[in-house]
Amino acid sequence: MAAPVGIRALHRDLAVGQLLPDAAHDLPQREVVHILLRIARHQILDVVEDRCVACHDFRLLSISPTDPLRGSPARLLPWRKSPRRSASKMESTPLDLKNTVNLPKTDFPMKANLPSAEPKMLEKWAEANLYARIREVSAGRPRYVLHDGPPYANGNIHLGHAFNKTLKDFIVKSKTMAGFDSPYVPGWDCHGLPIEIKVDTQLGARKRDMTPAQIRRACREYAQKFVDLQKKDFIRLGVFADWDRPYLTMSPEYQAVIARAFVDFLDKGYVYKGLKPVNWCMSCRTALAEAEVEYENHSSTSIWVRFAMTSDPAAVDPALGGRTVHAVIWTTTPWTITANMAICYHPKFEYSAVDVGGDVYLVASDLVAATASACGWAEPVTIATFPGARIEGAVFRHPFIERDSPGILGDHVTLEQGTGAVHTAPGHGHEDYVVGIQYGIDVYCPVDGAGRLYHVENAKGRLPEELVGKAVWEANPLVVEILTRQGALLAQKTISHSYPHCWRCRKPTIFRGTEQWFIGMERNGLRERALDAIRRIKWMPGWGEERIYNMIATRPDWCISRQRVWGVPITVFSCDACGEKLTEKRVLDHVVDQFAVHSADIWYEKSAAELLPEGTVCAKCGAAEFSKESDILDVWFDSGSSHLAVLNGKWDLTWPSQLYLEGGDQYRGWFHSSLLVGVGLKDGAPYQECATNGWTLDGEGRAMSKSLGNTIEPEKIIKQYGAEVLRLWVASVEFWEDVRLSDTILARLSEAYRKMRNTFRYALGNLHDFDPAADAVPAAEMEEIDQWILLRTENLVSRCRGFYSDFAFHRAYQALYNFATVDLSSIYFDVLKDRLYTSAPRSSARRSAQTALYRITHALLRLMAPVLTFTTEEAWAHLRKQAGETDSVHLALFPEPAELVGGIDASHRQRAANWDRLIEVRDTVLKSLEIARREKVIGASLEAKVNLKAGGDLLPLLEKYRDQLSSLFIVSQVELEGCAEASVSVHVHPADGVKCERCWKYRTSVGSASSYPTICAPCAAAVDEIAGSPAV
RNA sequence: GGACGCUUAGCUCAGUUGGUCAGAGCAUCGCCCUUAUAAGGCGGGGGUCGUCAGUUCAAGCCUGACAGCGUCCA
Repeated sequence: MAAPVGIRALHRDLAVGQLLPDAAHDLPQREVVHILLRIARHQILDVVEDRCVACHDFRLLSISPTDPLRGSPARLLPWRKSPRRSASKMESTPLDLKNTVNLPKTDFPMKANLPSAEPKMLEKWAEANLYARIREVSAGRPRYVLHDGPPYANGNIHLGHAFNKTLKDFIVKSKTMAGFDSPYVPGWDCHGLPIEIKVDTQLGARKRDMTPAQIRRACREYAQKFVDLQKKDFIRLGVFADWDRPYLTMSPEYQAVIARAFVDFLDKGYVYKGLKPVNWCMSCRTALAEAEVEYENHSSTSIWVRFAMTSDPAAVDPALGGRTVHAVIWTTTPWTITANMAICYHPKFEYSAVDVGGDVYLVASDLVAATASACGWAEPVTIATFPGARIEGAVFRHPFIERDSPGILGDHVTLEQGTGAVHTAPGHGHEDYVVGIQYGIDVYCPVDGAGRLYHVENAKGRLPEELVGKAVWEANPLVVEILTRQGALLAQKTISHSYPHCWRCRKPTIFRGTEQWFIGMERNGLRERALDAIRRIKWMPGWGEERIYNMIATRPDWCISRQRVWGVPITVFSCDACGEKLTEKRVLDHVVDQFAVHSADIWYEKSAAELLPEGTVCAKCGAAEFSKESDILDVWFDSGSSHLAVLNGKWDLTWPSQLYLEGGDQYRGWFHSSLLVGVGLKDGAPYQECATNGWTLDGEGRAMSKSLGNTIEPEKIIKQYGAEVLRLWVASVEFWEDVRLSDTILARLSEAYRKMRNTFRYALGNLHDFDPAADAVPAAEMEEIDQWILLRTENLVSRCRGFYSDFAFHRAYQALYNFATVDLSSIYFDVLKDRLYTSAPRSSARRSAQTALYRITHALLRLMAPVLTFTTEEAWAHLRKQAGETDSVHLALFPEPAELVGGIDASHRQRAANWDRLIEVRDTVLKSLEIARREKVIGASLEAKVNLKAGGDLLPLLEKYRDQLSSLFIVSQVELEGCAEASVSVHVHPADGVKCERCWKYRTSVGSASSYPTICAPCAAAVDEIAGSPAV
């Protein structure tokens, strides 16, 4: 025989493609099986069960790598039985006796096989129309509406989607089971640039010959395809929803709601058309939303330019009287010099006037050195210093355009780079625009949609002809050249910096003043009212309130127009004769009504005359010819209107909703736009509570991203572990924080799943012969430990109901999991085995245990149903129902704490408290047993006789329960002695008597019943009882 | 650069208003069992609560700074 090999050592030594070491043959079979499975789990192997060809008694297991390159199958050869201590030398009756032990029996399989079992369950639910049945049984209960934020109908679902949708499912299911009517209507966001771009590239050259209506049709098909795809994935997660009737922002009814919302905003006076610098992509020829801009590194020519002061320098500082003074600005976009309208200084910074070879330059004192170095000033001499505020009102001359550029003040000026004097072009920068408005400076923008410079009518000063028609990038070197020629260029340097790019074409964008439609934040007090509404919403987590408050408080007016095709048109006409906008609500409503029937495509298919009511004339000039506006609405306006489109009678929903739940990125997105639309049109927020889920990170805490390649696809998790394990992950984390997911975490959760499943299996297996209607024992007559566990369960139920109500799913998960592992598996189930297995089947002792098991299982399954949606349903089917009970756990309500403890009164509660102390003693005993085990006094705990020496108030307690201690400790005998100290000490000895072949306890009574020589007296009695009554 | 967050054992989480608060489960290591059996049980080790500095008789818990990570924005 080979040298003994530790099991762990064997595990370490065993590699795939290698025969098991000989030593393994001396190990108990189960251990080897266990090792193989662990290897299999870690190395992704197929495990094949087989019969041993030699002896048939033992299984021959083979494992083979899923990936054939990793080696040939390992084979486990037959091994011989390891010798064991046995009470009986007789071999005549083991099988007969075994039949008298009430072992668990159930069809609920140990192995879940989730990836293949779940789809079958989904089919069953679909056939049974479960969602509709839930609606039926919930009808009339208090409403709880979670309004679904529409994911964008583009691409496959990623982990973030799965996370969010699963959380929503937890909420809807738990609210439903808590007694609410909680319908859930899913939706999709279908319009917008990303889809239009995808379709653009798919269409390629063909697009040029297509009408907007045709392009829109292609976009619609594209969006629909992804709606269907994503829907399938969401359903696969086990999410219950009205999947047959989702809301789509591109449906005609919804499009009409969007357009009507715009008309309402217009009618209420929120909307204006204004010139404003917006992010502009010259290649796509469109304005871009903030979200459509990505910052990437870009190489730019930065220049230092001087502007001669034409006003009296002495007004700034007497020391400058009579000198030639210049402002010095620094910019990374030379072409914007063409639109320079002012030079901005910080009012509080100190500025220096430095003399450089006779010329005087005004530069922030802290930046003199850097500027001197950049401009090659050898020995700048400071002749005066003064605060920036002194420069306000000074006048400078544009270096090559006949235009003055005043000195102005602004807090946005920084000392990080440049000169402390900011070149200000209100047509090409947001801050420039804001400060320009304060000084009444024109939003001058000599750049067209394609990014080419042109002469603007009535502009002050004329662009140099050589620049006209040039794209801004072409203009850059020309401007540098002109500045050089004028002697205004002090220095230039190429720098690499973060610069906005179009998310579609990846090309650098510019800020460009353009005509756009806006919703004014100050109109009708929109901003103030929105801020007020925020204070009345419950935010989860609480800091969300501060976050969105700051955003709303500081956000600029909402630019709602986009120069694209795939979306809802801005339904405004303009008079061909006088240009007056036609904005009359009655007329526009007439147009919008047509959207509801024909979809907004009709805007592109029909002429203005066809769309307008007959006889429409311009209110200003009376002309009857009109043109349609060509812009469409921002997609955030679409999704922000979802509460108007969905929270209504069509879906039997009500406004406002109780809850919105989305990722934290939606503070600027959907939460934000929904709030503005709600406040603007319905004078209130469309949600009473707003919750956020965190971002999904990898195992190292890095954000999951395609570029990092650290994403985990939900599809892969489902295929490998099942959706249930993914759901368990969602339940296990604090969802409002950023959450991590890795293979390690999944493997651990899958273990946790197995533990819970086996808990159910144990209970179901031991209930196979129990009919709650006929066999239940009144709680008052139950064994005390059974009452104790029911009280523990009662506590669990009330805690978990609270956790669900607080959306603290992770606490529910932890509580349930700990309950399953500690209270049940480790304590109660372990102690119960002897009673369940060896008592006479119909004995009150056994029925008492079964009654408790039944109540616990019945409650646990319902309590876990929102999370373990598939498994609880599967187990529910194996649980015997009583009259009037539902066939689906999802139609049931959460257990009430009182259900568990019906029949248990205050005195029972008091006695149950004794068991908490007894279990503490048990812990002490178990430690002693472990020491004895190490010293080879015992192996199995039933081989032990425990001697307890106790004092204080513990002694009377132990004496009271003297008869039950051995079963609680799972030992064969317990001796009790008093002692002086108020503590307990434990001594472990080999048990008296011999091992009973039936119950495995060591008994001196073994053999006392002559007909059963190998079993103890209680077992003999039980066997007699079984023999005397028909088999169960 | 700004707004808002997060950081307690390898992992997921507990730690009420500062005073047995350094915990649970899993994982790990070791052992037992073979009547939940591709299960089950027991025990051991493991954290100066991100870092530093304050407030206090007393600080994971309060304050400030810093670091790392995250979302949004510039």
